[in-house]
Amino acid sequence: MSKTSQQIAEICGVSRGTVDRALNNRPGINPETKEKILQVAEQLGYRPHFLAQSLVKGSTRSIGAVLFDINNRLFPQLVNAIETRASELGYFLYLTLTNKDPEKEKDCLQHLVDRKVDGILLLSVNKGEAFEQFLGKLNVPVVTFGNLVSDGIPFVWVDDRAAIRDAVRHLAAQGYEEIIYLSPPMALAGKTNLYAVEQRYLGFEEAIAETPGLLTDIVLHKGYLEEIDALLRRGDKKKVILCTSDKYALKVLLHLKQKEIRIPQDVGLMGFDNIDTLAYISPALSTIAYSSDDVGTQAVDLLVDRIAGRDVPMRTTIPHRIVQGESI
Amino acid sequence: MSKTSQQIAEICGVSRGTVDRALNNRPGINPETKEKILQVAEQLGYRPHFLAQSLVKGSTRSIGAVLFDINNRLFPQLVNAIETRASELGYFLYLTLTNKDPEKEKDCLQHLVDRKVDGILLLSVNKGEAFEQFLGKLNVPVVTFGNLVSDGIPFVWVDDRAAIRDAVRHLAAQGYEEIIYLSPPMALAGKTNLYAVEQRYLGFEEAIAETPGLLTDIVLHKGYLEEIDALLRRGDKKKVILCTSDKYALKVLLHLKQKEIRIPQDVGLMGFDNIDTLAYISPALSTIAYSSDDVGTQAVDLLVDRIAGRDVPMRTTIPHRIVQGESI
DNA sequence: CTGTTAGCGCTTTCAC
DNA sequence: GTGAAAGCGCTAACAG
Repeated sequence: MSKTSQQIAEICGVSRGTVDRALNNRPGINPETKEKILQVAEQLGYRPHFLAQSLVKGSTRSIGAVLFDINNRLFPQLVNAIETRASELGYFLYLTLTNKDPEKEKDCLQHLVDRKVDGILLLSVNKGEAFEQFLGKLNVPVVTFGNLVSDGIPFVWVDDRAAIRDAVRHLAAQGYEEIIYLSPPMALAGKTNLYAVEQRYLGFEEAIAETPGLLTDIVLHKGYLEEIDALLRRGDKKKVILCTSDKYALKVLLHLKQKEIRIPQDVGLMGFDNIDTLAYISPALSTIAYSSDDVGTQAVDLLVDRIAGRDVPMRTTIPHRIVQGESI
Repeated sequence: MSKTSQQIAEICGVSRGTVDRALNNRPGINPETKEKILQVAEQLGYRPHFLAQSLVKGSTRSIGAVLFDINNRLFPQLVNAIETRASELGYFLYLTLTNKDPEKEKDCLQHLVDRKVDGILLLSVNKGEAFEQFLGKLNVPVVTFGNLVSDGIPFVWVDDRAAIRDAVRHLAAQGYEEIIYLSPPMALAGKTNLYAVEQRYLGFEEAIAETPGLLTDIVLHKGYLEEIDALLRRGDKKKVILCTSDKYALKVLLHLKQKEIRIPQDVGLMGFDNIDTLAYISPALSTIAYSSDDVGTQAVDLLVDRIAGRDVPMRTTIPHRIVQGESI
């Protein structure tokens, strides 16, 4: 069915070596023979055999992405950015999804390595020394984002701590006297890699330490709607709910609307991520924005640098900014 | 670095042929030698070389997806379903994005074929005979969804025509007297593959033909918000805006809210797709729902059937249903 | 400038 | 039951 360099060689009455020189324009070939070979190849619709080529070259020009959490609204933007940049740089993308299963994540990594990908982009749920060793043994460049795995693996992300600190300062400056900090994923602390979530929490602790007068409530579990109801009934301070992701902020918003609690008159509300669903929400949600495109693009750039053997920074921080909506 | 079957052979003092028999448990090998070989392989951490294996077997157990329109909210669900099913069936997924560029789409297809994918999933912007021939020459199983390319290529999707007919009947039954049909993508008709969009329009024409009393306005261009404003000012029939996707319905909804036009008291609003953003919108948008998971899963199933040489139906229809929200 | 040769790592056929 | 040899399609080193 498909043509081989051998066939071209036969037609042109030369050897495969010569055909190879023509096709990959390497020196040491008569321009005329080269011309002829290229013509024949063209007309035969010759396409190099990727597997054979990769087998001998040891490079596949493909990268693997291992992601969890398709539900996160960042996903499409991230995947888009990754695929686009990879494609620009001549790489193909294997996409694998782990659904937050640590074992499946390891499986995906191993299988990608088996397929000889040149590098891997990883948004991990695994962590710890055993996992770091596992990654090391894979012997392939890895770049992480979202959740840090190791200080020795390049990591691209927002400075979550600083972002939350900024948010708290911003809320305090707006005259809020009590902050309800909402981060249900923290309930899984210790069970899975929650680096980003934990960093945000640390940022919150730091911020309240530097703002003595501020009252705080911390809600880190599934039954958060009930607890918020209870908290809102208590006291008469000017309150705001600070959510560590827009997803939860939106759930809270829906809940408050149903209870006819007004935002921001009765309570303020702030999210994190600036997911694009927000464009359709009213009141416009205040949130922390950053470019998920940048995360994806930079991660690919770093990975390709590593593949090429270049040194890359272990931390790449994507800038964030506070988006002032109508909800605070 | 990585171990080869040759190395195992040497260690065990046998030939590569025997090692192969052990590893791929084929008959004709002494159970004891087999046992030993497997042990050595295990302990060496032997992994078969994917490229070499594929080269000789002619199959890569990978499928390619060629998609446009990452912005469509269906994307995450679709990609999730595709990857999950492919992975269940032992296939890896190459993801390529075309950004609605017909040439890039062809590029992606060609490159995937070069990489010897076993089959391709295609959401196309291309259409027409030349493209069908192009696909034919690729000589690889293809399954399409979203936009039909050819009657000769398996296609998985909703029955858009019936869905819109159902919607119109439903609206008429609710007492609406005038329907504003909103489908801005139709402005590109002829320039790109708009099968789904066009089918919806045909469904609309069919439905109004069977419902004589109904007034209709058809809006098929970018300046739809202004036109809707104008239409709403005119006459005093009970009006509803039927949008061919939730995305536009949400833009309209936001616009109407800003103008303080009440939904559904002043005008009804209906979408199509039931994207998950709707969960956070009020009033709850009425829409047409179908399972994008099913689209992805079935498409993969069909593709794998085709790869295995089995016959598959040329049309697979995913059921739809009307979701009654609060917006009509 | 060009041909020959030897692999890349695996599968598969055919002898023994 | 096992080994030897050929071949998948390509690249690269070495002669000529």
